[in-house]
Amino acid sequence: MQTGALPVADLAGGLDLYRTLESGQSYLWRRSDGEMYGGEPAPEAWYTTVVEGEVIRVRQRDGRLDWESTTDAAPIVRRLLRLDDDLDAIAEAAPEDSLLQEAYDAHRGMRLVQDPSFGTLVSFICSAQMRVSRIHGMVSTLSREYGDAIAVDGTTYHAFPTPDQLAAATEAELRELGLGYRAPYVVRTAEMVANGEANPDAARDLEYEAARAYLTQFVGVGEKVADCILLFSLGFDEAVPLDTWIRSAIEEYYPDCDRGSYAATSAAIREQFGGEYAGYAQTYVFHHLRTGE
DNA sequence: CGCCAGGCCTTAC
DNA sequence: GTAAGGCATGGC
Repeated sequence: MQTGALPVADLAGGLDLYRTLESGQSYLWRRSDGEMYGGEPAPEAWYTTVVEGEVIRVRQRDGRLDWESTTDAAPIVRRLLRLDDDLDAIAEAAPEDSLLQEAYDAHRGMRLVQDPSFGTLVSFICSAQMRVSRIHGMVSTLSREYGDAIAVDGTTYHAFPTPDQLAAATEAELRELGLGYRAPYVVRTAEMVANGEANPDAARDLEYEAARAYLTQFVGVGEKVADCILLFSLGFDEAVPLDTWIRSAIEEYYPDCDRGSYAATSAAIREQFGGEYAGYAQTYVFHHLRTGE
């Protein structure tokens, strides 16, 4: 393992690794003690992921982000955790809005993630009508059952499966693993990517709403899941996924933004949340309301 | 026991 | 284009 440390104490807006990785944006990291979301914030815990065959572990301690990896992980960590985002500037540019300011103040240091697209695509197909801890459990199970096993220093890690690996699974197997009615969606979407029929990365080159429409061709991907993929993987910071928590926020705080259809309501709340970084605001409000913190 | 969880699909108008 | 109904599973 190579090791290193990134200084994060002086990053603009800081870093809160716990909130960044346990706020329901990414399901591709695992905490070393196996517990996530429910329990205590476990300061100084290690989180591990596998990206392009390389094991990457990170831990926040003493104003640094320590990393261990099978490769030089510094640039990868910087990209995955968006360490170059100026959180102070983003929070300051947000509208003068008591809910937004409250959410930003309560979770200072939480960053958006930029995860690999296929794992994000499948994670959020699994997310339909499911609690965040169970989504994470499903993604862990898929990695364990179908992903490459990588042994490093006596510990075995599992990559998220490739499209080919997941396309080789059957609906019955995935139902057996507890995916429920999402099982055929995952298999069919994996087949679409594996055979070249469509690729989530192709959405990067499109304008926002065209990109969202492109992603909805995948089985199990509606407008909400498409927005999550755009926001947490493909760099569309303006995407505002309309999940149950944001819908309740609209009902309570922004009733004028309810325009009936998903597209119209999403556009209205996107404007309400400041446009360019509306997705950042959405993620803070989601976490603020969901955790009650 | 019933209700709910980062919704989507199919069908009917 | 919009509105209903069905759908797996586990935690509370």
